[in-house]
Amino acid sequence: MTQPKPRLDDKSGGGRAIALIDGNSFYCSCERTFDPKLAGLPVIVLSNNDGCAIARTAEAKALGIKMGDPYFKIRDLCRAQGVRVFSSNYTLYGDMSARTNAVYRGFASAIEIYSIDESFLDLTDVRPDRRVELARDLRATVRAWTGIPTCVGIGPTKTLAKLANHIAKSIAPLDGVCDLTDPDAYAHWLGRIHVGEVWGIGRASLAKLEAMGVDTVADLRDLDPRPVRKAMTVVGERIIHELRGVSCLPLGLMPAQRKGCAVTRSFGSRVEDRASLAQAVSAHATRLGEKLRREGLGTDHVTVFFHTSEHDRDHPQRSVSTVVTLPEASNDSLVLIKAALHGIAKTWRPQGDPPWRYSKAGVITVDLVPLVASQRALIGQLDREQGAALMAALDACNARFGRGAVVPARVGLERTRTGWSTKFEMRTPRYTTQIGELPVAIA
DNA sequence: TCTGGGGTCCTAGGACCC
DNA sequence: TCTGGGGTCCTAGGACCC
Repeated sequence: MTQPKPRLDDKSGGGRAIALIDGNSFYCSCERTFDPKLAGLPVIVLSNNDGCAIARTAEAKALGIKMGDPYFKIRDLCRAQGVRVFSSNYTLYGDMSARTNAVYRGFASAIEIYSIDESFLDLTDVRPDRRVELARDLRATVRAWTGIPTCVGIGPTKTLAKLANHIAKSIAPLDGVCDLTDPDAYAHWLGRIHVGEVWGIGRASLAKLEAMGVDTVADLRDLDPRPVRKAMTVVGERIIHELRGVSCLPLGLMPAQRKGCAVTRSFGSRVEDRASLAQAVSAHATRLGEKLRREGLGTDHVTVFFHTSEHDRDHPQRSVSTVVTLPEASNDSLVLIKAALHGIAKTWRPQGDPPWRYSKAGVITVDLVPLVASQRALIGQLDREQGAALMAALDACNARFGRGAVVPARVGLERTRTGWSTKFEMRTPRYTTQIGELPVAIA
């Protein structure tokens, strides 16, 4: 990656303008889109396995519910305060995300989809005095077409756009838009925002910066980059340049090829028997195969892991992680399942008394490679072709009838009874992607 | 006392993000 | 009873090589 040479005297940003738009309490807003009665009520969405709160509306935040709060600790509060609680419905959120991005594309020459609820828009060709107006129009359009409320931050660099977005979200009179390409706004806000809000400053860096006497974003911007690089690596130095308006993080218009892929889940309840563990990792390996096939990638090493929970203080702890090498790179679910089961076979230990109570398992790959048939050995070609045809048929069935309609026998049909499968006890319908779950309107 | 001097590659672990 | 999942990037240090 070539980076522009930082010019430290350049505080204007040279005319570049990047917007960061994100959905407010995105998952909660998706739920609200399909149930207008949720408007004005506290709403939270839980992580996988109904474990923790990962999205909260303003009303829920006002009740003191924190990001990552375990649900079992706030359940009574939620009942008492009438908080509406949902399991996560990633199928719905993914589809709503695609809809918001379709709207964004109508407003900007180029966009980078950064996460499920955030995108960067290139507004460089929008006149400086028209940017806020455009942002307001964008917000209104997204709201009208998808139901999702958003905030927009604009800045000469990505880091400043992120910061502007934070300001837009937290300062009510700004009405959801903040433009730090405006020199007055830039001069006004940086000295008033805590340095911990800067993108890329986490707990560890914050502690170091506070020890250096840094309090506001402006304090960090005005630091000598060299000692900061010593303490926080090149990442810290880059942040300083970005805060000065010198771009170090280019817009990534093309989605990069992923480097690794993982499928990991906590069990719905603790697992002590080998059969359940084998079934769980088989299901994870199946899902891994689906993800890899969708992107034309393969792998020749699979890491299989399982472990007990550190929260089970009164029980023995065990953590296992083992790498299984495949004969050649593959994305065939049956090959991946075989590898995962081999990983279990290598590492399983008979239970004693007290037993190990396993809480989570998964399969992980790194070093993904594009899977191109012509580059592969002729030996085994027939097996591979048959395997590929089988996987294509399986993917087609699952695309048509819903994921899990057809699964390898090893994954089993009794998943809900065996206790390992993930809990989603409060999940809403997949309104936009399953014909049988369409919302019903009565006129 | 002095003990060669670079390179590259890989891995583990830290930090951070949503 | 009950505590998420999936990524990226960076660095230090060891192995190995000539």
